[in-house]
Amino acid sequence: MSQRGTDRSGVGRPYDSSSIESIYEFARKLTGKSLAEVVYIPSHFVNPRNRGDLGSLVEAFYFERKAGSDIGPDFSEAGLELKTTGVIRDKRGGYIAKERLVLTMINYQDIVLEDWETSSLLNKCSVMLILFYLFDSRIPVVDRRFVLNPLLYRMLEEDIFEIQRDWQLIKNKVADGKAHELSEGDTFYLSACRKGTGGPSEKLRRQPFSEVDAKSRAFSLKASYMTRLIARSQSDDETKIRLSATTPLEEATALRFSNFLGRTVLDISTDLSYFKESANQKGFHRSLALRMLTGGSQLPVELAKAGVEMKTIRVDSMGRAREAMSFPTFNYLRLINEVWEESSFFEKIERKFLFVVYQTGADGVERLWKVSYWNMPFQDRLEAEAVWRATKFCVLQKNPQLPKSSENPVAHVRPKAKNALDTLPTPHGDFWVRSAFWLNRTYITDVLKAL
DNA sequence: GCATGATCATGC
DNA sequence: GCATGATCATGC
Repeated sequence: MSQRGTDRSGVGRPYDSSSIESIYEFARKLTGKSLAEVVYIPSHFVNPRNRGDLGSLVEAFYFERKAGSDIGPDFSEAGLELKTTGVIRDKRGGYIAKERLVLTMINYQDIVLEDWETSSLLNKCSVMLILFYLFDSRIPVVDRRFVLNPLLYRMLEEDIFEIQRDWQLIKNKVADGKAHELSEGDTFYLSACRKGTGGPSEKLRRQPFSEVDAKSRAFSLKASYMTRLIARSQSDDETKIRLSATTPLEEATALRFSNFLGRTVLDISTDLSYFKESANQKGFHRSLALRMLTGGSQLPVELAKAGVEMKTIRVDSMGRAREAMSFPTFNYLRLINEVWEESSFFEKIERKFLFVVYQTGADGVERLWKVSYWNMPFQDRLEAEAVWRATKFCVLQKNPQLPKSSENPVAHVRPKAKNALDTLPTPHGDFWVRSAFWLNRTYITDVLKAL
């Protein structure tokens, strides 16, 4: 075990340094920002030539960690190595790796004695938190923006076969007394890249099985490999909220929102650089919630898989819902042929809901109030069923007086259309305005009170 | 003040 | 082009 990070002053840190999830969530707050925007960096740490090790600065000033030895991962308690690396834009506007990701120096004397499983490479880099900043040589490193969500990379889970082979090949070459012949082209994903002073002043290193000195090298993940990781993190992973398959979804969800609970909408909006563009941007609070949850605009893949119905609810200072909750419009012709348990309304209210609740306080300021999963109790589903049956009856009887919210504690039916001319056919040959099932405003209020 | 009617912005 | 989630608007 390495003994770095022995500073016990971490008690007041805004994250738990023994938890990968907590470190990840904290790192995520950097997304969209530069280091200097988030913490004060004394000017003598800012290299005038726009060079320097951004990773060390992030570790010291953002994570408030002292840099220690090079043995073992940066966050030894969590077994997590922190990396920062540059990305640039390709012709299509996507992101690609600017260069290889250097992992750790290759010690020619030691590697020949190591096994893969206990290697110094795995010890240090088996789990890495990689932060991607947009490279621009004109900008000081502390002002470069972290443009992507951090990536949690687990070496043992990804491409392990190739990477272990690559490691073995490098080891074998050293064991054959050919450290001086190492080349990046020897391997596929993991390579032995040049590291250290180049040119005439370079100090070469001894190797164990040859008298020929070799250039110093480090393990690295090739730039092409990094570009693939970036591409992947841009697609599916962008909307993932879990780092580990065994984290309960409730926990992962709560963790994502924990940064924002109790804060004002304006504050959150500023933090996420996402602003309401027009006064009647009806989806704003939902979009904001999705950004808090995933950073993007899509429902997290895990919640999508679970069929979770995310709903934003806005309440007044008394905790009363401002509006009823709508569901998709229904088709009159289809409704009369449905049975309740196969109806689209049933299918919706059977789901697990994720409520994201904003409250406007007595001071008139709106804040993220609470976030909670919920599903409709059985008794209430019976009420919803009654409304559905009454609706079906009305359609069959050609009675356009569809169930009102005053007639049932849980649900009602109401228009939901482009305008009054936006109609659908009924079995009697006439056309009624397109309508939907809604959960009553008062019902939503009661549900929230019981959460 | 609330229920009900009527949209509207958004994203696929 | 259209369904959907969300909100606006009106009238009792």
